[in-house]
Amino acid sequence: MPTRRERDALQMKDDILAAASQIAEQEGFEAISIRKIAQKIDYTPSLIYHYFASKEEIISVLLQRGYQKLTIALGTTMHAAKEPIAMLTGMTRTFLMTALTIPKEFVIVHLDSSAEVLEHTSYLSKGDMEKRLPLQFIGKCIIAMHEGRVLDQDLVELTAQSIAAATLGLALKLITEKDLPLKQRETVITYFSDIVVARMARMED
Amino acid sequence: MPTRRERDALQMKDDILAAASQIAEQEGFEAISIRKIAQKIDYTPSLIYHYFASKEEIISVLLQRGYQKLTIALGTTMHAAKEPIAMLTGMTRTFLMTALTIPKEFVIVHLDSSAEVLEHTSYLSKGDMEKRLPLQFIGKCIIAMHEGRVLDQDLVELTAQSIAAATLGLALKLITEKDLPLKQRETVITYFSDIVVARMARMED
Amino acid sequence: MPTRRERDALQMKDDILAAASQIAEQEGFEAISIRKIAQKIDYTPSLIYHYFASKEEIISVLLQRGYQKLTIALGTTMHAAKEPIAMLTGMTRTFLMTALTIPKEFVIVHLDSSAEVLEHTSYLSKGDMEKRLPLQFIGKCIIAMHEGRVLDQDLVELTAQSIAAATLGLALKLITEKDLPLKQRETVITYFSDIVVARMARMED
Amino acid sequence: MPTRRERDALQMKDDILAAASQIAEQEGFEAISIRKIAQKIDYTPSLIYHYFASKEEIISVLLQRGYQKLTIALGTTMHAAKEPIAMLTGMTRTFLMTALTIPKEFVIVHLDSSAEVLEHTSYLSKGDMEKRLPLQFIGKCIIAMHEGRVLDQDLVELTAQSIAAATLGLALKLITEKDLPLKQRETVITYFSDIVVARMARMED
DNA sequence: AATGAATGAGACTTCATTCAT
DNA sequence: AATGAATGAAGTCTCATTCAT
Repeated sequence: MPTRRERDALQMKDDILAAASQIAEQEGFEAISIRKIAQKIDYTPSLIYHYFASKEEIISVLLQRGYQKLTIALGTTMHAAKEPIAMLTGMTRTFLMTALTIPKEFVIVHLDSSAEVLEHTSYLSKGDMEKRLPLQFIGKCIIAMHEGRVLDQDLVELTAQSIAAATLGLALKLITEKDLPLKQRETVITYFSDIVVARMARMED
Repeated sequence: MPTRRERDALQMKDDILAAASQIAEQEGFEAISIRKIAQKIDYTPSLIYHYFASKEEIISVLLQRGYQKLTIALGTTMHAAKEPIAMLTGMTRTFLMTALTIPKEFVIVHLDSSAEVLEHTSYLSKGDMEKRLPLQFIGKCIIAMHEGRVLDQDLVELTAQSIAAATLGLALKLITEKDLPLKQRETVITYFSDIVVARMARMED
Repeated sequence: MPTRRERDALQMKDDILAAASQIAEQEGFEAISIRKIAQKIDYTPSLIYHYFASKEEIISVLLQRGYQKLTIALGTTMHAAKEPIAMLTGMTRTFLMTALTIPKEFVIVHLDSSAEVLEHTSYLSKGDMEKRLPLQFIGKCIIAMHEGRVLDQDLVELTAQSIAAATLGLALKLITEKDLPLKQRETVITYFSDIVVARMARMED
Repeated sequence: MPTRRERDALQMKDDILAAASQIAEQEGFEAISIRKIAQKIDYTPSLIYHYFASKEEIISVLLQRGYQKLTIALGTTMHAAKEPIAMLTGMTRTFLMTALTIPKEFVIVHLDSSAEVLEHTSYLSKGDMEKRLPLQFIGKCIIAMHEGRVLDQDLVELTAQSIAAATLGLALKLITEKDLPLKQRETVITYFSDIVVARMARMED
C-alpha cells in the first residue's frame, strides 16, 4: 500500500503521462515535448525530470501502456465464448473496439519498426504463431472449426497471420477515417467480425 | 511547352522534392527539414522559399505524388487479367508489391487523417464503391465470381471494403516488419493474394 | 573530544569531500556538482546543504586540504637529510612525487588566482621567503652550500624563488604529460632533482 | 583579397572569438558559453552557429590562436642574438613576456592533457628535442656554450627539457600571481632569464 | 535566381538551491 | 538528520522563416 507521498508521486507520473498522451492525440506523437507537457500540467519543465529520466522514458512508458491495454482487452475476450466461430468473432470485435479507444497509441505501436517494439508486435515470420498468443488463439479457433479434418499446420499459421493482418488493416482504416458515421462504422465492424473473418478462417480450398 | 526558365524552375522543384523524399526514406518523414533539403541539393535554405511557400507545401506535394504513384500502378494491373479471381489475385499482389516499393509514402498516405488526403483515400463510407476505382474493380470481380446469382449490392460493397482494408493491413504489416526474410515474405504474399482474398470474396454465406 | 553527533557530522562532511574529490579526479574539477556528490554518497542533494553552505564552500575546503597534504609531505622531508645538497634534492623529489600523487588538486591549488588561495601559495614577492617555509628551507640549503661566503640576501631569495617555480613547472609538466613512460619519468625527475636544482642553487656568478 | 562580404564574415568570426577570449580572461575558460558570447556581441545565440559549427570549434580555434601567438613570438627571438648565452636569455625573456600577454590561452594550452593538444606541446619524452624547435634551440645554445667539449647528447636533452619546464613554471607562477608588483615581476624575470637559466645550462658537473 | 545575415521560438537537459515536512 | 518537491536559470543546439542585397 503506497504511502501518501508515494501515491502523490504516482499521481504526478500519471498526470505527466496523461498530458503526454493528450498531446499525442491532438498533435501527433512526434509533437510531444517536455515543454508542452510541463505547460499542460502547469509545472516547470525541470520538474518532469524528477519523475522521468528523459523524454524517451516517457514515450516508452506510454507505448507500453498502449500495448498493455490492448493485450489485456484481448486476453479477456479470448475466454468469453465457447463456439470457435463466436470466439473469433468476439475477438475481432474487441480488437477493433479497443483500437478505436486508443487510436494514437494503437497506430504508434503497430507501425513502429524499431527492434524493441517489433519484439512484441511482429508475427509474420514462420513459426510466430507459437510466440503470439492472439495468433495461437486464432489458430485454435481455425482448427476447432475444422473438427475431424487434418490441417496443414503451416497453412493454419498463414491463415492466422492473414486474419491478424487483415483485422489490423481494418482497425487502422477505421482510425484513419475517424469521421465515418457511427452507424456505418458499426455496420462495417459487424460485417467484418461476423462474416469476413469466418470466411478467411474456412480452409476448404 | 515551358520556357527554359520555367523548365529550370520545374527541375528545381523536382530536385527539392526528391531530396525531401530521400530524407523521408532514410530518416523518417518527421525528419524532413528545410535545412537538410538545402544541404542535400547544395543550395541555401532561403532559395527553397523561392519555389515553395513553406515546408508544409513541400510535404503536401510529396504526399500527393506518393498517392499518384500508387493509383497509377494499381490502374495498370486492373486490366491485365481476364479471370475474375485471377484479376483479384493480380491486383492484390500488385498493391502489396507497390506498397513495398514506396513504403514511407505508402504509410504516410494511407494513415493521414487530414481531410485533404482523406478525400482521395477514404473508402469505408456507404456508397464509396462508386467513387473509388479499386473498390469498384473488386466489386466487379466479386460479382463475376458469382455469375448467375443475385448479390445484395450493399454486401458486395462491404465485402469489397473488407478486402481493401485487409490488403492494406497486410501491406502495412509487411512494411513494418521490414526485415522479414524474403522467402517468407513471398510465401505470405502469395498465400494471401491467391487464397485468402478469394475466400473473402466468396459470398456463399 | 567530539560528541557522537559531532563525529557523525564530521564523518558526513568527510564523505562529501571524498566524493567531491573523487569526481574531480575522474572527470575534472569543473565536473563537480552537488547532484553527483549526492548520488555518490547515496544521499539527497538537499542534505548536503546541512553540512555545507554551498558548492563553493565544498570546493574551497577541498582546495585547502590539497594544499595541506602537500605542505605536510614537504615538511616531513625537510628534516630527513643532513647535507644541504641532499636536502634540496630530497625535497625536490618529494615535491614532484607528491604532486603526481594528487595531480588534480595540485594543479588547482597552484594555479588558483583567488586571493584566498594565493594567501597560501604565492611566493614571488620580495620578502616572501620569510613567510613560506619551503622557500625558507631552500634558502637555508643555499646558504649552507656556500659555507663561509657572504651571500646577498636578496639574491638568495630570488634563487629560492626561481628554484621553487622551476620545480613547480616540472611538476605541472609531468602531470600534463601523464602518459610519459615511467622510466623516462624517473630519469627526468632524478636528473632534475639531483643535478639541475643543485646548479640553480650554486651562486658563484 | 576577400570581398566585402567575406571580410564582414571574417570580422564577425573575429568578434565572436574576441568575445570568447574576453570571457575566458575574466571568468576562466570553462565559463565560455554561447549565450555569454552572444550577449557580449549583442546578437542572438543562434547566429553564432552561422559562423561556427559548435562551441567546441570556437574553443579549438581559440586554443590554436594562443598556441600560434606563442610559437611565432618565440620563433622571432631565436635568431635575434649571436652569443649563445644571450640567445638563451632572450628566448627565456620572450617566452615569459608572451605568456603574460596571453595568460589564459597560455595556461590552457600548456596544461591541456588531451592527445590533440599534447601532440604540439609535449616535450619530456626521450628524443623529443628533435621534434620541438624551442628545445632544439636550447640544446644548440648549451652546446655552443661548451665549445670544444664533448657533451653527452642525452644529458643535453635532459638539460634542455629541464630548462623548458622550469621556464614554464615561472611563467605559470607569474600568471597566477597576477598582482605581483611590476617592479618585482621585472626583477624576477631578469634574474631568472639572465642568471638562473645560464646556471642550468652549464654542464660542468 | 541566389545568397548570407539575422531572428525568435523552441527542443532537451543539468544545475544549484530553497522549502515544507 | 533527512527527504522529495519544486523552481528558475542556464546550457547547447536546430529549426522555419524573413530580408536586404
